[in-house]
Amino acid sequence: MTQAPATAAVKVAKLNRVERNAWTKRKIFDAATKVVGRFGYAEASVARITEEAGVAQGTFYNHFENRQELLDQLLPKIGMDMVRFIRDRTGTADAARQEIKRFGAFFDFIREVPEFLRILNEAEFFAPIGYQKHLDNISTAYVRIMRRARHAGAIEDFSDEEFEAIVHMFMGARGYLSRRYSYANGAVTAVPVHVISAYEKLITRGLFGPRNENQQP
Amino acid sequence: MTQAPATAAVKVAKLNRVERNAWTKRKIFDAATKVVGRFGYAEASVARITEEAGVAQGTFYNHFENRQELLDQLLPKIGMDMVRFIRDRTGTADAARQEIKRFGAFFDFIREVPEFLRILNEAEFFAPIGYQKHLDNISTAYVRIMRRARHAGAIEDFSDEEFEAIVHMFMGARGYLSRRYSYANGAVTAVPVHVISAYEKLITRGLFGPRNENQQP
Amino acid sequence: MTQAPATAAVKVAKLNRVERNAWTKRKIFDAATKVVGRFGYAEASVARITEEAGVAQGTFYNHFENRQELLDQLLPKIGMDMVRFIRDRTGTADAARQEIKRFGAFFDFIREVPEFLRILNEAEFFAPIGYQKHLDNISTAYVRIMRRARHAGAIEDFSDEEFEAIVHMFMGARGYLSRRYSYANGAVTAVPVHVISAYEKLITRGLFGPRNENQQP
Amino acid sequence: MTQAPATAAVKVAKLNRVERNAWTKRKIFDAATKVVGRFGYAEASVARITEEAGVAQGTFYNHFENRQELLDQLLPKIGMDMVRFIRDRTGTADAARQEIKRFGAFFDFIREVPEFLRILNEAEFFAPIGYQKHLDNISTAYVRIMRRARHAGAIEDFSDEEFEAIVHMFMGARGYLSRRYSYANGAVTAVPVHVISAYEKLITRGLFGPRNENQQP
DNA sequence: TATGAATGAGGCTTCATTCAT
DNA sequence: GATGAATGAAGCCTCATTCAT
Repeated sequence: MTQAPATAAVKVAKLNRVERNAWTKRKIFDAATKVVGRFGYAEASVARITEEAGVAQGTFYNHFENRQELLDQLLPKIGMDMVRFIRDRTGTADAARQEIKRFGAFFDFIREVPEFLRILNEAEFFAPIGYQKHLDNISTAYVRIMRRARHAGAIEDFSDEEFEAIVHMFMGARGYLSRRYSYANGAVTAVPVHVISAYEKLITRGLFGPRNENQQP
Repeated sequence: MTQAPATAAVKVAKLNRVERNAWTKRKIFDAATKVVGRFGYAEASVARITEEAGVAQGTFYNHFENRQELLDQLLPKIGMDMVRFIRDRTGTADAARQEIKRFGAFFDFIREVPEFLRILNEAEFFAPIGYQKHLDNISTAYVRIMRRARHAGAIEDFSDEEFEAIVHMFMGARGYLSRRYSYANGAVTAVPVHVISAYEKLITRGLFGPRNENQQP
Repeated sequence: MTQAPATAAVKVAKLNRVERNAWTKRKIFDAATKVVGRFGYAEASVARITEEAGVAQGTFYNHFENRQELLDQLLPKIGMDMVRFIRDRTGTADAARQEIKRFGAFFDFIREVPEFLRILNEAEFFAPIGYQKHLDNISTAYVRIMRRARHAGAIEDFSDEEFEAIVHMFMGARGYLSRRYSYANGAVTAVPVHVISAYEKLITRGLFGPRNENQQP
Repeated sequence: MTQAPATAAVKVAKLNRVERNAWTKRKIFDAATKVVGRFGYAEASVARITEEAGVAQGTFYNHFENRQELLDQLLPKIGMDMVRFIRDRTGTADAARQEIKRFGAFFDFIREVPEFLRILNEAEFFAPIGYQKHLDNISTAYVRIMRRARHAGAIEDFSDEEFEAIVHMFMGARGYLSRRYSYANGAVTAVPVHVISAYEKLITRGLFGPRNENQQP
């Protein structure tokens, strides 16, 4: 989805210098995506990446300062693909229903881009800069959505700071669930319905539901 | 808390062969806990661990098959310490209140055993076997608690499978929150109150609250 | 002094092909002088030199066979600048006084062209061909001076071969002294007076002084 | 001379752990001496040194922190061998004669330990720490000798500071001469007599000779 | 002639593991 | 059981040089 990978058949012969340059960088980037998705960051040596890309090891350093720089670009890039993907299928229903849609779309995206899961999960330790960038991207967008829902009356009683915490909980929850349920023996599979339903209940009542009567002040 | 470290003053001279053996193994284990807590799994080389333990590198392999085996034992061990710690301060209030207590106790434990955070967070990628073991330990215990709450009428409308999903969401949320809020510049700090309050609202309404009226069938 | 660097404002637009060619070569040469002077031969990569010169790496090989060829041209070129510089301020005093002047002028030159010191000192190992060329240039000129002094009666009792040895001693002494005294914390500074006076005594007595009476036959 | 190289036939089997350790370190050290002597510091890669020593590359790092550390030990070590060598053949003649002896012994040492020349000459740029250490060793000892000669009345009219400068001139002169005359096509040869005689005249008159009458005040 | 991406050999260093003492 | 030196594979990166445009 999102973009045709650089490795698709392309008339290479026709490219000028600038294009060839971009094309090579793209080859390396795509190769890294594949390699990290398959083996994890730790096993994503420059040798492996360049071999997958079909270029010499030295070529790598014409396009990236060092190995880490590339690794740190991986997640933000794919993360933005994900944001677009989810946005495209959120629809216009009420806020609660939209959030459920988003939750589902997240898991759909994982199936579309199976590399994403590892790239996301391991990033915290192997690509911390990219991870932080991604987190900022996501949580900013997410908090904005929540504030709109609050403004529209769909959410009561949560402050902005609490939104931020909630967003982190959601991201954490998704991560855990995806790891637990989506990795069936290597391949990525659909998330069971009971996971969706559990999330739905928790969210609709907990976030979008009415203020709890018997809650202490 | 939990257990006196092996490095406490002990009459080494008086130990018999079996005890000396256990004592050495314990020294290595404790050293690994410290090293991983401070530097992470990736930097926890056998050389560093044995140096911290004050034994020779070769000694390591008299007690552990290989490096990975030790790393995989770290989390399950400390994880059980955590379970005990949390259980001890859960109290006997109503189910919802207990869950809030547990949430708080989790963050208290992190402050008591600062190594825990890294050992837990990185385990998924550096000690996957130990991580799985830990997850099983925790989720089993957690689901049992929820089932009891349901049986006592505090939770309605969640199936066993949904409980398992909920538990993963909780664990994921805690993990994210701890990473986001507990690591202030290296030291481990308290979690802000708005995080607690957001969690409380989400849980009490979402999990322990009444069935939502206007929810679709 | 010596020559205007190529980077001075020049009407590039007006140059014909031959001139443009020479101009580019000169830019590279000057850049190499700067780079070697600042970082030493070892750090003077083609990439660094061409960057300093503001041309592409490939351009380098249109003007020099390879990196070494350029490096080997550096010292002989600046060395000749030095010879002219020293000759210009030697004056017409008696031979001994002239030699002292030369000694001082050497250190003056170092201050005028601060790159010279590194280019000279490291050349022996990084640009041996250029070094040899420089040595030949210098010692030929120097020996000629001595022979003239002997012919004028200012020096007694030294053969031509001994002159050559003496010249090498002088060059070695200057090199050592310049390294020891001229490089004060990075910048090039003046040589202390006691160095000058020591040299003066050694030379005036040893070389230009009378034959020693109590010397064995 | 000096010490039997580690590679001499030795009953390796009989060595205990400590001795084996020292023996291995010595093998590496000696190999480095040979390699640097033959190819220079720049070509003295760890791979080459360990191959020459007959050990694995990793072994190197059990004995030296890194490549540079070893390189910086080379010169001071051999330099001290040289000092002993020269001292042993200086004799008890008068100060001037002793200095001539020292000059000759220096060149004898070069013939005994042909690696010395390159190790010394290149050290300034490739092993600056070792070079400085060596310089300090030598000049301290040398200045002490001169002060004794002055005290004994053999030298007049030189201050301590001037001695230091003189010593540097001597060292520089020897270096230059050795490079010029001792390296005949790769092999190390004897220094021609005219070099010795030139030095002798310069020194006996310049340093040990009487105060020059017609010298300006 | 100028360009600058591509190449690939080679350098230094780390580290889990083995094994003789 | 304890020791710690030895091993060698593997990783990251640099850089002179080539060559198609």
